[in-house]
Amino acid sequence: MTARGLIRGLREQIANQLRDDILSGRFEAGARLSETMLADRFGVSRGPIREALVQLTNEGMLVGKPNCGVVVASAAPDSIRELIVPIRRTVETYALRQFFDSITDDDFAAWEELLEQMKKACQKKDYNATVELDVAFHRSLLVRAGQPDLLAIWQTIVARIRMHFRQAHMKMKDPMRIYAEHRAIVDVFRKGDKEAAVRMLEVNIE
Amino acid sequence: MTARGLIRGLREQIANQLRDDILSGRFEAGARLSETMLADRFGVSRGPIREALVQLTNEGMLVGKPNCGVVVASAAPDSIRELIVPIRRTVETYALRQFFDSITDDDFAAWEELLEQMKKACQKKDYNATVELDVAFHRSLLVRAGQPDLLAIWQTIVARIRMHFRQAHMKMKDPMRIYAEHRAIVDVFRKGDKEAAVRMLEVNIE
DNA sequence: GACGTGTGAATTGTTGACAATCGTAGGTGG
DNA sequence: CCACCTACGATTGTCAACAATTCACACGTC
Repeated sequence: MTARGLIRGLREQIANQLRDDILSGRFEAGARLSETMLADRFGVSRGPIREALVQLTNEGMLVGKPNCGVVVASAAPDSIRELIVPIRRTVETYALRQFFDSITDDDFAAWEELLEQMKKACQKKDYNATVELDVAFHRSLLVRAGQPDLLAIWQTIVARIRMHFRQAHMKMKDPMRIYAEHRAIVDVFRKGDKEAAVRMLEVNIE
Repeated sequence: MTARGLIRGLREQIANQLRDDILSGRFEAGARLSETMLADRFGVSRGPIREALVQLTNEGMLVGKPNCGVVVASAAPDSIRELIVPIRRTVETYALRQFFDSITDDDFAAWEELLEQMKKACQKKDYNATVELDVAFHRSLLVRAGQPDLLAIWQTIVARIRMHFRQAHMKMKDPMRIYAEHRAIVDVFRKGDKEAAVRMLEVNIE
């Protein structure tokens, strides 16, 4: 437990916070992130900072240069959506088909929990939270499919377009629609209609 | 310069060597990789080893567990190909279209250099090298397109199926065919026929 | 004024040491 | 014989210090 409330296993915690900061615009694209500054800021040594920076560099959130540290990657251009949407549809519907026939009550309980949190985040217009919950919902499908390859691919994709999630959420006239769409997906899952579920998932991905 | 010939900036070099070892089967799936052992083996401290392991974990080559180190990930199932081939085609042809009209002499020089190395590797039946050169060729297209998003996505995909590249290469009756196919792609680039180039690239991706 | 060179501060990259955690082996009790 | 507990060695996670590199600024020369 550090002075900043972080516990052992710092890398992931630091990476998560930095990712949040980048997505929230607290670090601009092109901004240089200094290990020394971050170590001061998190109240830890540079070792775990470096590891977190490696992770975020691999996610594409940062761009590294030997001996010169890392800068915040520029936002993915909008044109990338035309590419990523079909890829996401391919990957996520594939995952859904893998496990649809073995959905359990535990699965539904987990989704209901996510939906409850999503509803609250929508009510509060907390867009960082709605993004993370939207991502978490879709991630749960990949995790449930139980294929690490798919999950790795999907995570890379989503890391690159998180900013787009956020922009899309903020543009919605009624943020409750985020919740409603995912509510509807889970409801179709309950009906056991796989093809309807696949179609609804595809509609959600855009 | 370490005793093992490594120079400063160890992470990438170590990651590259470990990746090669994993792909060559020198570490079995499920095998635990100990930082201490690797540090001894490479003749360096554990710091850069840890960073390399973070990188390879993000690539999906390794699976980490807090406080317990990392194990070698199991090979991607063959069924993943049916998913990855279309994704690769989507990504790589998109990239090719982005830069095709601005191909330079420097581009051709780089590809000729790759092809020369590929030819030699084929003659020597050095399948690790043919895989890396095949990957390098395709990677060059992504790099040339100048979109970090695409490159990150592509790298994640390819990291997961490198073993498949290797198996495919080893199955070829004549390894020179690897060279010949890529030779033909570059030749079509020289003719400036974009659509033919896209089609030939798609045929190569399988 | 423009260009080149040198210097020093800040930072990155690596190392070795210390703290914390885990897994295994052995001992004890029921 | 089995279950539980404890101890210890090996390893992971983190820290602070040292070495190497980069960049910005100041100064000198043309």
